[in-house]
Amino acid sequence: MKRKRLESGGWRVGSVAEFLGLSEDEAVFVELKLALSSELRDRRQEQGLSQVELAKRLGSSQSRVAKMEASDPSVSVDLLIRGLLAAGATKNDIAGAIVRRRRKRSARGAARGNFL
Amino acid sequence: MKRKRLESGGWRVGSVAEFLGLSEDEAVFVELKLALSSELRDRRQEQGLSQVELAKRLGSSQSRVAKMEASDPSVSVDLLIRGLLAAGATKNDIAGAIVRRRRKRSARGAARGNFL
DNA sequence: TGCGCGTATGTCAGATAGGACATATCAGGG
DNA sequence: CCCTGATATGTCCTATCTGACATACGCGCA
Repeated sequence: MKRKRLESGGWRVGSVAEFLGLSEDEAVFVELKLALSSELRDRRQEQGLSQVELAKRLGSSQSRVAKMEASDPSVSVDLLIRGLLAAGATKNDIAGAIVRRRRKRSARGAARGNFL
Repeated sequence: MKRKRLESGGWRVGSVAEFLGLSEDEAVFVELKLALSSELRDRRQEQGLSQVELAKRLGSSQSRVAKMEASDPSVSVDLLIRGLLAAGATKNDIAGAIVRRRRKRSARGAARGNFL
């Protein structure tokens, strides 16, 4: 497959985190934040909420919600979790988001009603 | 049971969070932190690590590790998660700790090797 | 009693996160 | 073309977090 070909060509293939030279733990930590971010976006959109509305529930601002969903470095896991709870997620939902293997967004997925 | 008797006596019975008058989301959030804290302590002890040793791995100090395990308000979820990763936990372990229903420490549990 | 080890607690200066605001981009109407 | 609503991006100032340090506590041991 593609990975093999690239590696035999002298490339190291891996996650963004690896590329940036992060330790294993740091890599997992970043993955985790990414998972929470995208779960937040999905949930918010499923609820038909705008960033402004979610921000209000959270007692925060639209720009911060945007940063949360973009996994901006200035956003903590704490805030992401509070955001998820404000978006109606339960502890189980959060745990699920952490564990769930993320895959590229498929046309099928989009058609299934995600993405608005 | 005891709960019934207390309630009929005019007491409202519930979690510490409820007692403090926190919102539902805030309550879930502190539960979550408590879950991570105690998972951290358990893991560290299972690994036979002292707080000092874990602190070194984390690039932190013994006092902060103590606060993490005590779920001190000055400790963020971010730090707890980094601590767990440093203590060898995986994403699955973390998700598990979040979901797991916590129960009082039983004599059986202690005898099974926890608590050193 | 004194000592060593592990843990708990309080404090504080420096680092980081977060709310607020301004501004930019983009998609639909009209 | 100009609105309007939704989202993105950058900056500022303050609030919170964090590592470090000092100190206290508890316990086993000699």
